[in-house]
Amino acid sequence: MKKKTTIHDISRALKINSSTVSRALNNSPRVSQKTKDLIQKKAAELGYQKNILASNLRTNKTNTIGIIVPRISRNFFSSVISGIEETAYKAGYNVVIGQSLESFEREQQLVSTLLSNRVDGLLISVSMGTTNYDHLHNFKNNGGPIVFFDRPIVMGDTPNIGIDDFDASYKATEHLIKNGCKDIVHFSGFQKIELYKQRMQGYITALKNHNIPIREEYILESQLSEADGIELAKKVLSLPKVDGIYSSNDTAAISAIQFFKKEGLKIPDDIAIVGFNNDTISAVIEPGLTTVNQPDVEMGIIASSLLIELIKKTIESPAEHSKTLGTELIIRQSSQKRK
Amino acid sequence: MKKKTTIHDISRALKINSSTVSRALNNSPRVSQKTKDLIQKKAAELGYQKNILASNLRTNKTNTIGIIVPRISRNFFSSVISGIEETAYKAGYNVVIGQSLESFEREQQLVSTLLSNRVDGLLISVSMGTTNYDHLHNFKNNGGPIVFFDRPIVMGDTPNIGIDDFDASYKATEHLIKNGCKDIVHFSGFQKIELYKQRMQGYITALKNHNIPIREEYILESQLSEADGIELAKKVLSLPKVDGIYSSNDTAAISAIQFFKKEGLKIPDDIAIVGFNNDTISAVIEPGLTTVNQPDVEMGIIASSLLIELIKKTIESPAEHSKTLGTELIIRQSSQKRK
DNA sequence: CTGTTAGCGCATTCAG
DNA sequence: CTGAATGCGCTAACAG
Repeated sequence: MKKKTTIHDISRALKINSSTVSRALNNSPRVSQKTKDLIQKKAAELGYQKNILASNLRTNKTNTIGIIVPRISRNFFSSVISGIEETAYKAGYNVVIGQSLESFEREQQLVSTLLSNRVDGLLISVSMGTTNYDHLHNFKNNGGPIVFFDRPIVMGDTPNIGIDDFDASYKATEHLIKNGCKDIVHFSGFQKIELYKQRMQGYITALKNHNIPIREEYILESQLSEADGIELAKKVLSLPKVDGIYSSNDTAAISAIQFFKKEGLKIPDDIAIVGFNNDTISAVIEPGLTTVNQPDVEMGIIASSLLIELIKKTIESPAEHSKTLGTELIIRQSSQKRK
Repeated sequence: MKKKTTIHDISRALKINSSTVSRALNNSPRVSQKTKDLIQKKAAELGYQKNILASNLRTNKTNTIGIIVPRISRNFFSSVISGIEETAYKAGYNVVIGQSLESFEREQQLVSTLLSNRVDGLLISVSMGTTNYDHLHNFKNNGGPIVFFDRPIVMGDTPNIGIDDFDASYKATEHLIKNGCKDIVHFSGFQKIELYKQRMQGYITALKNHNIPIREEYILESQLSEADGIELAKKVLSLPKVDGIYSSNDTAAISAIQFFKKEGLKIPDDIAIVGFNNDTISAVIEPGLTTVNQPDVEMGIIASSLLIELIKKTIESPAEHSKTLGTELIIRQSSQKRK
């Protein structure tokens, strides 16, 4: 590992002061083109590479934005990340990714190290285990701006980028009803999470508006684990009659469907699932399944653009910049009316 | 964003020299416990947080290791990453992840920014598009140690952590033969990649050893894309007789299976697939499928431990530390003999 | 065991 | 437009 060339090496070789060299290499307008050319040529010749560590220390910025997601292997999140990366790279930012694995401790840990590493801003979809937001307040106070995505959080004027879960859920449930379903199970998630509350409400409201009674046994709450999915599947089988499932809980739903298959059981003819607008779903599901398509890459792009604007302070009131993205129902194959 | 407290603030408050403060906070053995306690108490009181940027500049280390994978959404890689993260965190290292998306340019870019950001070492599974290793040589010369994983590369004494692809492939093919298959298709990958060459050889050798003729039409090479998988599926259907498929190309295989299903076609009764020891496979595959289980999390742990040892220079000859991990066939459900 | 001194490499004052 | 001087916050020599 040979010694790196610094601006002083260039400075010495050219007998130009190092500050001018620094300015030239940062393309400052206050250096003549002539000397700029000279310096850039010499820099290339000596194989100069800026020491970002020093630069960061000096400016107290890192040109890096932090991303925290529950789990990168979830297709939705890796798509969002792609969107974020594209936008960030174009704007000259690097990106560092952390996964909370739905653990609060781990999320706190991650936020703390991102803070220590002076990322300029944070994009986060909070973990299910998160019970308070002290770590995020701390980041905002000592670090930089935050933008929430996918899982909306109310925290002062911090912006949220997400979908209208109530609306998507309502549409999904209504789709089943319009196809003749009456006994519709809802796979739900942890009710402390706003997103699942909203989805639940969408389901309930759709039933109400169509004069279908709401039955508690048909609302199955579970965590995002595979084991949970199997439990759900068993519960479904124990119910008197089920002609549709509306799931707002991807992981559990996949697992449940697998269980149905493995047992050689017939899966209800029409299922709507929120969130599977990706490869995984088409692998898992039967033809005839309907899904709610939520914009993933787009969500990343929007969240990331917004964060960068906030970092650069080119916008004023962040709260106004929360955004709700549209969703649409995707019918994988023509689903015929029942009954 | 209020001003951060530095070691000098503590120094002043306690009338202890700042270098002693620094030592105390780094838990140096050369400071008495008494003053350590004093300093730590004060630090907590003032809400001190070390400025890692400054520390990094001074030590010219970042306690961070870089990971480059083709794509984080591929289940195999996200599992490897989990393994890496666990090990790294335990050893006090942070981790930054980049995805090359199988693009050479992008990989070069990533290596370059990781180098600029002075990561202490690099774990990489090279992209399929990678045509030379100049960027990696450069990293080794100016950055730090490298450990390859999953996709073996011959580059001086740089260690490789992977599986024995030939052996795994041989076992998989032989498994089909022993179950009565004679007309076995091989889904292969880009033959410039050592891994796919090895797997191809395993397939060929198994056939030879069992006196089954090798037919070129039964060897189907493709890239790792979904469209490719559909092509493969069509080719399979055009062959006179197929009673088994051995795939060493996950992505294409999933896609092909989906195509078979969608068309309502029967999937050959027994299929062996390399690499699907994860959630995805059980979602996609039919009961009766056999897979080669390759250790993913374990691979991450081993690669990461090795890299950290190399960074700390606690081992001498890296070349000797390449490692080949064992694989095993997993039969998802008892597959009955055919014919 | 603790203090003194001196930078790491860069970017930003302030002069001129 | 360019130069001189200063320090970001920390750690590593080298003393004592």
